[in-house]
Amino acid sequence: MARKAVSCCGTTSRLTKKNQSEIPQSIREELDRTGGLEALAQGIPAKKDLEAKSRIYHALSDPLRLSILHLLKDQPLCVCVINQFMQIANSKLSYHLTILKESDLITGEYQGNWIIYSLTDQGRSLIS
Amino acid sequence: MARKAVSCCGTTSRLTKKNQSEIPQSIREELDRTGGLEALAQGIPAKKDLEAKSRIYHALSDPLRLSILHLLKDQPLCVCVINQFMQIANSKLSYHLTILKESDLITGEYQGNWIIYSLTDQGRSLIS
DNA sequence: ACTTCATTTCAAATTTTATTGAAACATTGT
DNA sequence: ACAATGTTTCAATAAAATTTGAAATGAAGT
Repeated sequence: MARKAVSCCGTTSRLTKKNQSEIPQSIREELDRTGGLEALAQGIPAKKDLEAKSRIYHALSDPLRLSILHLLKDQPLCVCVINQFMQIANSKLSYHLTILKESDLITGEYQGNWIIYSLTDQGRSLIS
Repeated sequence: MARKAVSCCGTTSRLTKKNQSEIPQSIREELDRTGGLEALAQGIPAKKDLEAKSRIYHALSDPLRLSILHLLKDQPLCVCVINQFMQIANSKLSYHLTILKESDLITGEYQGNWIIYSLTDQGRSLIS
């Protein structure tokens, strides 16, 4: 059967390709009511903001890293103590600490021989 | 120079390996006050819970997926409309929709020829 | 300056996640 | 039953994140 209608008779031909809309009625009506596609687009944050947010979510998307955040909930800790819980290679722990640090969820500073990590305000606000 | 002290004289020899504690004083004191390592461990949620949470964060850890959630904020939408914003291959969009669906952030059901996606309660609660 | 200890950095190997295009599937109308 | 449209699934590839062990770094004491 013809996929492309023969252009022929009236402007309202029921055989024209776009006779069947690409958007379901219910959706289109709702969109018209709320301001159309343009209004919808307004609701999406800027790319930059989305990227920033997704970076933070990525930092939170690992059980190991979530554990670390929970450990730091009540007091700062040195890497050595954190590692007593994690039981993983130093370099591995360090890798995850770096990710949390770069996402500004924790901060660490030397205190004598040790580096003491603690939650940032942002980090604290994000562990429910 | 000798790394392992010759076991020799008094019990309080300042040369024994463990003379210098592995945990900094300040940390140890704080820990003692709050209940030690054991109490700390209590604060970490069960592995299962951490994994569940990290799965959700992973779903949120992508700008494309965050955009989709924002698009659905005000009304359900068919894939076709979502795609008008995303401008990506259908299969790519579908992949990300699947991830959001499996994380229970959105839900979709056929309505005529189209699949209409909408936010779940959880999905809604997570887009700030 | 040298040693020791705690921690990080690096490069390579491994694993996971994302992208792509083609083929398959679901729904509706003919 | 068949064709059309919207969407998903699949297998292959590409890209990104993670793990590993060795080597490097920083701080403090000798």
